[in-house]
Amino acid sequence: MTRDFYARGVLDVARDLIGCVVRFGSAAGVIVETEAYHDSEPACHAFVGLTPRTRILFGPPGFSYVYRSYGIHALLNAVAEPEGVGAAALIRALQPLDGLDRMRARRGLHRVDQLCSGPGKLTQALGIDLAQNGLDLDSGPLTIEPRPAAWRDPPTIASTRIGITKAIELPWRFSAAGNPHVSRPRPPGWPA
DNA sequence: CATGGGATTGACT
DNA sequence: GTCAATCCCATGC
Repeated sequence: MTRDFYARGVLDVARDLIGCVVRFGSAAGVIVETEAYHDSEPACHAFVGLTPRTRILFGPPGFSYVYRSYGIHALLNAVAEPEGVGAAALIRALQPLDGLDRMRARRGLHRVDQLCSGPGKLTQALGIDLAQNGLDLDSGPLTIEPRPAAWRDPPTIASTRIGITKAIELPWRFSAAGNPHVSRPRPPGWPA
């Protein structure tokens, strides 16, 4: 995806990332769940303003923001909105596409729907760590590619974000409707 | 320099 | 359902 894609509002970016492909090394997956974060609301790391940590968030769009969560997991974001605005889309779940065996080895699991069904799971499956913070997502080695033909205009559900304590009411979580790789808990009204 | 709080996960009752 | 693991970073003294 080129720079213009990410320079738009973070809600549009998060929604339109559904169906795009994350690729790192031999592993790749289709994005089936995202969340939007913006410096105007307190759940966003950039809410505190410009610090060493948030420098990437306020920088130019189209770069990766990877941080450690709960001391254990690396979480992957795509920086959005023009430079000077601190915003990013959190990649929360993938449908595995390439490199399944490598993912299984890294995750220590076999079932496909357990490989990338969470923000910490997918980074582990792809081998993404803090070393991948601040990379240009259009030039590699970590890339986000346009939707495959089968993923044109995927039905998408908006719901409230997961695992946060502030601004919990904002419906800024986006999920591919009915996709088995979306993380738990599932949004209200999830298709049977 | 010390402290407190997580954009989670997996194991266990 | 509960709970611990574990570390980076922002803040305050």
